[in-house]
Amino acid sequence: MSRIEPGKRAMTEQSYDFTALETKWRDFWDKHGVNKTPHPAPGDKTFYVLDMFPYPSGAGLHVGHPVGYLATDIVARYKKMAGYTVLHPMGWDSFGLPAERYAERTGVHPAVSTEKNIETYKRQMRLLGLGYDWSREIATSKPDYYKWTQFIFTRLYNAFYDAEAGRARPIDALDIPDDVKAAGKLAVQEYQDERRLVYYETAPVNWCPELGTILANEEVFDGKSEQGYEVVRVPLRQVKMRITAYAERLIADLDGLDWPEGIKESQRNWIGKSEGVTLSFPVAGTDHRIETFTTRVDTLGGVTFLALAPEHPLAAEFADADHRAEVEAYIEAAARKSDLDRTVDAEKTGVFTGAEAENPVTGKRVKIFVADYVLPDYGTGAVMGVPAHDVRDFAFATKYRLDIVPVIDPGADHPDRAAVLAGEQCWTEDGVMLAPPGDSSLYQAGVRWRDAREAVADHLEAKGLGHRVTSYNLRDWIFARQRYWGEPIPIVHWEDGTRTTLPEDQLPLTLPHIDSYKPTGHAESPLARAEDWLEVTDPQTGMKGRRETSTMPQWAGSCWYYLRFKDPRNDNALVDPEIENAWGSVDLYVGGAEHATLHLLYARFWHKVLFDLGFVSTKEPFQKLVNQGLLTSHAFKNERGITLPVDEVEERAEGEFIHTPTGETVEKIGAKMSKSLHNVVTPDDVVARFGADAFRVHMMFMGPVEAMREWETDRTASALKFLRRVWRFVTGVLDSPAGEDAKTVRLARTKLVLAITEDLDNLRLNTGVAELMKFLNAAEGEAISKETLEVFIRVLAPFAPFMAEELWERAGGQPSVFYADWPEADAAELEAAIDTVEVVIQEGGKRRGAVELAPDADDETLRAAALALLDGQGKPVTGVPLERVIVVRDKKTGRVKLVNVPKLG
RNA sequence: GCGGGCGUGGCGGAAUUGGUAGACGCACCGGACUUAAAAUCCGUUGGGAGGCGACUCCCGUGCCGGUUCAAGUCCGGCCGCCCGCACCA
Repeated sequence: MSRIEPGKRAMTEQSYDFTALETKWRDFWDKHGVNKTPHPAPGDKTFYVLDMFPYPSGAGLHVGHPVGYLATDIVARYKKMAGYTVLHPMGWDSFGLPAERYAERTGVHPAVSTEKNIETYKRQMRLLGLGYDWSREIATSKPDYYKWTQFIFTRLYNAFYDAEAGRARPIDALDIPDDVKAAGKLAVQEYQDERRLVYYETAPVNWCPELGTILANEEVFDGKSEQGYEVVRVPLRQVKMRITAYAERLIADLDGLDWPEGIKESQRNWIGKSEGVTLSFPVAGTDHRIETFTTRVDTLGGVTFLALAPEHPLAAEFADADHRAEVEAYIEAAARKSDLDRTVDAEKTGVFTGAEAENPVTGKRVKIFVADYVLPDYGTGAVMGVPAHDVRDFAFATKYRLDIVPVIDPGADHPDRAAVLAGEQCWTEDGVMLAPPGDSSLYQAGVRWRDAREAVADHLEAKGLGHRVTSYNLRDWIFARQRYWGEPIPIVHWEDGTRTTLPEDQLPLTLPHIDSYKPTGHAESPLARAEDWLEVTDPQTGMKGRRETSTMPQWAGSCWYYLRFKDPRNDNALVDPEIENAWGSVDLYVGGAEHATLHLLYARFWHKVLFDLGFVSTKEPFQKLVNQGLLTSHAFKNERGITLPVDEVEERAEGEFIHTPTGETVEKIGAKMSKSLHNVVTPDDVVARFGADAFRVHMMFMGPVEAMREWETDRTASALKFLRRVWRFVTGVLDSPAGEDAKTVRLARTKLVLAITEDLDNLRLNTGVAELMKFLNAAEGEAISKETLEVFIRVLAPFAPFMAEELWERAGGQPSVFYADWPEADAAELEAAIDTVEVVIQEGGKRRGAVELAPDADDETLRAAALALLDGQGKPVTGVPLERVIVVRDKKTGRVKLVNVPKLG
């Protein structure tokens, strides 16, 4: 007999000590490899559920991160019990700027700080009971992983898009015209480079000389860096990926995906497909022609000027002596502007070049301008100005007093008609054509503009003056970064001007050690300092070469990581084709919506290339996508709208908050968790107070996974309260189980299993928790069989895995509970057990009462019962046509639900 | 400007293809147990009116209208909020 020491609380069989219990089962799972997933065997039902893997930051996880991780964990555990072979891995998107900045300041190698951060993340994930198969862990910054990132890069580099076949093919399959061959190997290289999926191009970037680095558009404000240093747009030679070749397929294949409509729409928008016509305007007095792109070729008659982007190759070409200096100054000034300064709100500006172009249809001469509202990389970088029917052209024409010539009539009864026809107002809506200027055979006055558009396009194509094209907003992907902590780009530039990728057997090309992570001060990454690494000599020919110093962008590793998880230790292939095929696409992918047009687009692009090159068996990587909602914390706001940290505010009275330093009354608001607001909550804190199971249950019960919500740690107490009830309930029944269930319990159990299974299949985890609570409400204090108890423990298990394991073991089950089968329930059995149901009687849709009847009562009985009830309430029921009395039965079960009588009297 | 989403009690949120609005929980209030507190348990709670009473009636899902035997759900028009993308010719 054990003796309880004075002052110590008795640790009875009945107490729920979550800390000890959760420690026990964490160790058990690790020791017995419970979460390990084998390669699928033939005939296995497979399920691949994936989280967007995190960048392991120094701060560790806060409570917002696991929203998605918990949802996928619950689904993975459920699917496993339901008989699927489940892949549910985790890894690290571990290349990135924060680790490099940290290294700049401290000299600590990014690999070292990253490794430490990963340990923290793993410890926290283990704490929460996330059942990842850690034997499949990968990190994008490790050579055995980025070897294959580099491998894929070289395959993309050595491929071209065969527009006729509609797919990528190896560059060797590209036919080289004889004249190109004859011109030598550099000519051949140039010919291939124009078609490769990876290519070099000189493109304008935001270059900050003071910081010695390129900045993203988002990092440039009013032409200055965040620190106030000047930023210029300079053309730099960049590695790019030809994602635009896949624009059409990236749009088309969205249709088959089970993704949130908003994300699909974002991608469609980003790719920005539009159908139009390119046509060329001859420049008067020269041999040049200016190509323009328009979606509204019907307005060709209204062209009163042409405008070229400052970056247009011909922008400075036509300026005559009087205008040259002004044009060059304008182009120079435009180059200094950031994209931000050239946005919508900015005033339209431009300069006249002194040259004129001729309208190919009307023969009319129009002035040629250079204007920075014209984007260099959309369409042809030149627009035909139609001020009467385009708001931007209208603003420009008004400013420079150019003609405004309407060609579309708003319609006889439109109030703005006179102003539009007088050229005083811009008209962009529907209308019919005015008589065509010049060639009157083009179209008739009065035809709809859409018809005129086709007629003019036909005419231009027939005359060879233009052709229909599809244009996209999507730009090719600038793939080079001047940073250290990324995958080295495995390209060597040889002294004879040729360029090759590293042979695949020499991969990985690992990062060299360098002495300083600081920027180089010119447009090269710190890798340029590693001279031993940089300079190479071909052992066969003795030719010298220099490695590419740029590294890949952070998105590279995440473009294919979901494939590597299938076969993470394979040294001979990025993934074994059979294993790749056995798992197929990711069945459920959960992560934040911020990746809509970044990671999710890039990964789809790489996947399609890999599909074309025969590495994967599916067209798309992620079949179903769910965006988890943002979890916010709170902060306070004073009357001037300033956000204040939580630890500077006290609650004086109920709902009354005082800012301690100033004494002012402040308002409680929802706010993102951030260091500066001191409102970051870590899962460690919550688990220590309430346990991991309570954290899981509470987080899932808060609301739908997709919804945004506000975190309040104290509220976790209600989940703990529920779990304590579960504990008392189950241990109580185990002490004295009934031989048979009470009838209500038997029904409640069947309902529970049916409902929770459906909820899990549809990722409705909040109502799933509610089902567990409902069952408990129904079953407490009733006679419960051991069998029913075991059913309950099993459906509890995905949500509260630690407690479920413990209870399962105490109930005599063989651990782990996750080896047990998911319980089944028979809906028909449930129906058969129901003797009577409450039938609601309505009059005109309003509830008037209810009667107890057999679930399969016939219409006649039901109608009579309804009328009898209403008659009893003194309603005039005589003469009600029976066919207008509606009987409603449950569509699934056939059980009668309600009877509606039309409004009486 | 364009696109996507959302408006339900004091709060988080439930409500199959239209069929009992407010499941489940939080908070509040009342009660039980306790010397007391904590914990636990029981009960009440959308608003209003009536009845001693188990109850009855009216109103109610952002606003206005429509379709229907029946509307939170469908249709049309507004209002408000959130999130993307934005000189894309």
